[in-house]
Amino acid sequence: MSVKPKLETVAKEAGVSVATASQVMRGTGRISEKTRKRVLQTAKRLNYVPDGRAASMRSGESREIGFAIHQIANPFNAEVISGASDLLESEGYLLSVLDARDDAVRQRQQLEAFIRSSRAGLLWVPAQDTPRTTYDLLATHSLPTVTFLRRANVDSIDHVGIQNAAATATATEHLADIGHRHIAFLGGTAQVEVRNERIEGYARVLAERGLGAPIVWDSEDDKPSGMQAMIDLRAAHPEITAIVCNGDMVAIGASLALIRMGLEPGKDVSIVGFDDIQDAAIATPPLTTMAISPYDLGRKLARVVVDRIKEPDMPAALSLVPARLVVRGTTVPPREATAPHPE
Amino acid sequence: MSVKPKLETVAKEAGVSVATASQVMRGTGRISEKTRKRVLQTAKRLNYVPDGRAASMRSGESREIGFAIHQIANPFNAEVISGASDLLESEGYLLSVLDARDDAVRQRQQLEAFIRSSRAGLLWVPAQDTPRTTYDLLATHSLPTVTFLRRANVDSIDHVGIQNAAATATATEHLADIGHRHIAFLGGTAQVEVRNERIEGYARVLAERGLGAPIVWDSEDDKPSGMQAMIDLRAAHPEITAIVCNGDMVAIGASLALIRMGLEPGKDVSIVGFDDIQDAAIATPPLTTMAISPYDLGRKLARVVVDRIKEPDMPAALSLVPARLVVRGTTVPPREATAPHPE
DNA sequence: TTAAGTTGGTATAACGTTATACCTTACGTC
DNA sequence: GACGTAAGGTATAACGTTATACCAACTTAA
Repeated sequence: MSVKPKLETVAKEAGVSVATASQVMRGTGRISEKTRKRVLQTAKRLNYVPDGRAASMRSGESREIGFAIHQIANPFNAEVISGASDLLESEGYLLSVLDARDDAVRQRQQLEAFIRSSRAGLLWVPAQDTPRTTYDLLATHSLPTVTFLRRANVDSIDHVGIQNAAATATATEHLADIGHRHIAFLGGTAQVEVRNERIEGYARVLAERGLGAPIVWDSEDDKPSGMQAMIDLRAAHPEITAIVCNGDMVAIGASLALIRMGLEPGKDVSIVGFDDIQDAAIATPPLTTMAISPYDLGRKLARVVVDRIKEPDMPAALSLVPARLVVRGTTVPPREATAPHPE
Repeated sequence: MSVKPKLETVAKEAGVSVATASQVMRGTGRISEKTRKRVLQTAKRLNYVPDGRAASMRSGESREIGFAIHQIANPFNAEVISGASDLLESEGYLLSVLDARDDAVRQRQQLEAFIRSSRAGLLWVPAQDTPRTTYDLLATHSLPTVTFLRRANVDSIDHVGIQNAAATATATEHLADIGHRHIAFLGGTAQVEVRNERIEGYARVLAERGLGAPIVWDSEDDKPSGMQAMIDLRAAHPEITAIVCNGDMVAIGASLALIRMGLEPGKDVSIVGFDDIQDAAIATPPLTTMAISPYDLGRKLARVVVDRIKEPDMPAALSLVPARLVVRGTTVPPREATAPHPE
């Protein structure tokens, strides 16, 4: 009760060898029912918990998965974690999450920490400017790894992501279909791959429909930043009647800003968000958005890493899940719109 | 480059003994500058990362802290994690987070997992019905542990929490001061300690001011639940003109519900939230709330566990941080209020 | 010239498991 | 009564580090 027991203690108390006790604990080998009971009871009585370090070192196995994600505080990410955590638990793994902050140096340290503690696998949102050496590190240690959202610039790594270009294309088409002619893209900051893909889908539809040059405006992914960005964007481009957003937080921020400015989201400026976070449905007005189920995405992600651990030699898989347009209250035809017509 | 290197490989390549290589890697012992450089370069060239399991097992030390929290997806919790993570990083520790879901069985498994992997310390929000055996488990393994928010029913464990009763008392006084006579408490579900404390502060002020019996209404801690609860509460007690909430999510939900019902939050029913999450300031109307800085709370929590690891024999500390009343737009005198007067 | 450091290293035994090979004893079979 | 085999267990060597004790070769001091 008072000192941390090891297997040796349990074995001695139960009157068997350490090897036998070990076999009982793990349910392997041929052990009589009588001995089994006795060992298990002693273990329970002493509050014995096996030392995972020793076990893992000897057996070469581990039941811990690491997830290095750039921002736990983002509700979308939090749901992803929840989904991944659930699936992994049902497969007997444990997920531990690290808050990585989109910083390549910090990220490197955290990946090293995962390697040091010999995780069975890794879920990972690569930082924007991940250097090649980081990929080399992972390759050297042959750690089953799945990238999430941001694709590694290495083909040999499994990836789970979103059909970004297709999603923003859908969003832009929706806005064009209901009559908008001046559509901007709002959100994200640097030229990261995800954002580029989203801008690409948006710009492609603009080009296809002859709606002029793309207008892209930066913003951090939270509501206050979205508010400020909306104000600035409108000052710079008053002709805009619709915006496609890089995320729901920004979109809701933009919507709030319009209200503060005495305008009506939807009627004055239509807005399409991205993600469909919980707030989207209950915002005023409810947000039209490209919906993804972050929980399911998390499960998918976990599924991929579990498969990879089981079959290390399968070719790397690329899973891109589609987003679904959910029309709510922030997209309506522009005030001056005639009947919606192409060109 | 292709196979996972161990210290032995590095030592052999650098032409030194394993012991020497080990000393170089950790900066201990007396090693000449020349050898040091040589070993470090070889290590870097081979992408060597020490095996933390072996190191920790031999040295008896660990640089990993575990955090078992009931709901990562809650923005307040997410900020706490962020603060704890930052402080621990600056002290050379790594924080890994587990999504525990307020389930005693699941919690037990997760704590065992932390013990198995020999974390240096534990941050922990105990589940509602944590059995005594779980405390025994922790005591047996003498794992430096700090409870957060919910206090363990054991005095020997460090605790970091919030001055709950004082906070809701302040909130209730504020509402009474501006003239409210029918004040309800909304949010939380079971009789957990935190909620009981909050109800106690609320009820105490009601009694002191002769404002009748407490009215307590349940709700899950998210916006949709808050909306529904507000609707139900108002149907059951139409006389109520003010509510003290168990959390901002519920408070914002309640506020949204009032708007849907054609009422005006603040004017028709005053609302005080709890936490001051990011959304509180930008909600319409902005939410009056009892503010706590979750980030600082996280730092505090981490500080306590680090101190405990350094000084295992100090008496257990109880740190309760105060909440601060932030008056925004959801608290105004009731419509029919005469001049605010006591009794 | 010798005793007493100092410098720079090495050999070896742990840490707590698990995998493997091996050893009894009992029992049935021809 | 010799032999095969099954049941139930044990002894022992890893796994990759680090702590400890030790050693050889110089340097310094008296």
